[in-house]
Amino acid sequence: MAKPPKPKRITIHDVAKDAEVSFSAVSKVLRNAYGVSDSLREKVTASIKKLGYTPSFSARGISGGRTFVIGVVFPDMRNPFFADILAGISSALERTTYQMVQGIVQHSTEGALVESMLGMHLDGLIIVGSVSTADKLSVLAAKIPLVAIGHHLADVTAFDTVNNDDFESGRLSVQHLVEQGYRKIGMLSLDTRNGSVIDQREAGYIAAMKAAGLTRYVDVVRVPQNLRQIQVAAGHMLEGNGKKEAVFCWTDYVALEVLSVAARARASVPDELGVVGHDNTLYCDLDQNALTSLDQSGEQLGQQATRLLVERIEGRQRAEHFLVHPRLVARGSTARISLIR
Amino acid sequence: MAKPPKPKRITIHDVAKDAEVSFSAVSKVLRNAYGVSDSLREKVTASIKKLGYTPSFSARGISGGRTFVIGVVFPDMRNPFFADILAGISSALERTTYQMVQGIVQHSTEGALVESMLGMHLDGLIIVGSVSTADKLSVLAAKIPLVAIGHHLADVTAFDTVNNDDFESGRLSVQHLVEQGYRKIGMLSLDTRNGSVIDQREAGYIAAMKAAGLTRYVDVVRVPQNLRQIQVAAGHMLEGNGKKEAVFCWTDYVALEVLSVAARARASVPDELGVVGHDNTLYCDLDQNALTSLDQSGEQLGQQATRLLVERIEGRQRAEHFLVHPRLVARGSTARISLIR
DNA sequence: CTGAAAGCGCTTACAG
DNA sequence: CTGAAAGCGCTTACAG
Repeated sequence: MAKPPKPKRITIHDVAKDAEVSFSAVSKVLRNAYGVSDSLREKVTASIKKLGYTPSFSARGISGGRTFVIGVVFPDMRNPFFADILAGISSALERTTYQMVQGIVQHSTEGALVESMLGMHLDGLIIVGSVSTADKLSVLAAKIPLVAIGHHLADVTAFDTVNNDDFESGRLSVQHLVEQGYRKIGMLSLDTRNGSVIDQREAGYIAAMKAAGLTRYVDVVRVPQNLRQIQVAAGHMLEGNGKKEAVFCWTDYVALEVLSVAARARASVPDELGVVGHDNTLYCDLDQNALTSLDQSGEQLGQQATRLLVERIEGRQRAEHFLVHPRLVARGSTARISLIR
Repeated sequence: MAKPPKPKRITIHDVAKDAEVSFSAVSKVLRNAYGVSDSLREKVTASIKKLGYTPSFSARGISGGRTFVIGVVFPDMRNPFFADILAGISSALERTTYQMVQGIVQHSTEGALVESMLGMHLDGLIIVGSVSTADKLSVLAAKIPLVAIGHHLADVTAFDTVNNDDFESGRLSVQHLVEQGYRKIGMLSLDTRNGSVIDQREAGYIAAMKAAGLTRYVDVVRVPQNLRQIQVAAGHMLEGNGKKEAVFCWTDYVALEVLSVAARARASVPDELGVVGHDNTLYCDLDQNALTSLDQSGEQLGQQATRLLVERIEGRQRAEHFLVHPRLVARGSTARISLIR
């Protein structure tokens, strides 16, 4: 157990000595501050590379400068759709000097997670699918540059948002189902309101039903994220006087459960029941599912959010709100008329 | 755009003033250092609560003390099994003063991610499904307390490991399939070796095949994590002279692809083909899959890893290696004989 | 354009 | 058991 000889960290001073300049000159090069001659910059850059220097995150944090690390907060890890968002953020970050750490909401509340990330002096935060109110997020945004993904708040001025056009998602779903000959179309929605993503989908669904002259069939069933309750609700859609011809589900996993309940009940999909999911996750493509779903391009959401966040960190004050257009990917679960396979 | 009046941070000095003690006394209470009287501790604790003080992560990092933050590195975000591990870590952490940040390997290499986390002065690292060699991990372990999940290295002394008994996984799969009357049992494995998790599963499969007198049917097909290639390999198992009666897949997602290919080929599961997955992810339970799978209790893996890491941070030097026992969860995909539904 | 000084909020020895 | 001093590696004004 001989103690290692303590691998002395390479600091800004070492670089300065090697480059034969003052250590504050090095700091300036690092921060891309102005007032640095090209020759100075070259010398310093060469020494940094030569010595393999990396700035200390902690030192930067404590002295009030940027840490060049941003945080990304996810509501959970189970929806593979979030991996797409992460991929988008990650690829957008590659072109910058920023790095990222992730936080995933588990037992603890979103607030506690965010609080602990605030303590780390990150330069900015991307929050995905937040359940906080706009007011709470605005308070947060006063402390740290913030971009929310999946939180429709066009009138918010304290932070940026990036969203799928969820109204359009609802509309496209109904339109497609109607084209396929379904009429009694229900929606399996979520009972927790979070920044109106779900509201928008519901609104789009309702508007499209009305436009199609199907107002009398409008039925939004709101269920919590609980397996048992999803199954019960799905069961109700298969029989009794609430029986549907098709169901639009707020997320793929719920749609897969509907398929499961239908399989158990020996109800044939798509003939007896059409099913549409949301997010176009990788399970949709499996033949046993062949689930029609809405693709909201997580990658694009992530990329745009990153772009906006970096702009904000670097000074932009005015809020921007970016909207991504969803695309319906038709598969067997709604192929009642056409020959889609 | 009036600048906010800069919300001065509450520091250890403020606490000291409020509690009427020296500021180093506060530091000691914070670090649970010895040489603190009960009355001192009480006064300080009261002031901390009263002022809502939280220690600065950066200041702790820079002054060489603990930051009380650990890092968790995941190879990707798509396998829902990782969420179970995270839940285990998270729940174990609740009983401690440590927090965590996550890093998920995306475009960047595992090495780059770990490097950037090292720069953050974290107190320890849990690395899940690492693709690094034992040597590289040992080098890393010299810099930071380390626990590896999913990296079988019983003779490693520089860090701890927590693993599922993957040999047993392979054995249980074969044993179950044989009981169900399958004989020509193939294995769909992964072509990238990472710390022998897959090796162990293969070894268990082979050993059990031999023990069952099925040596002549042993067939391990190694495929990369690429959809197209998985499908092709699955196709080969359904027809031709390599035709199998059952397939043991190294992970659920591959097994779901096998079910998909079988569905497309109108091969009936479980009669014509038995399928076993691994990880018992939430999709196994869906009726359209009804996938028999091995449960390696991600939650337990996460909890044990956390326990070991905290022990290590707090001084343990001797390596420990913890093994979790897998459990086969039988479902319809292998229900050829029995009445399992 | 370049450099020396002060300070960020802690921890770690070291004195009392 | 308690306290004053030095220092961690940077950034931010401020002088030259």
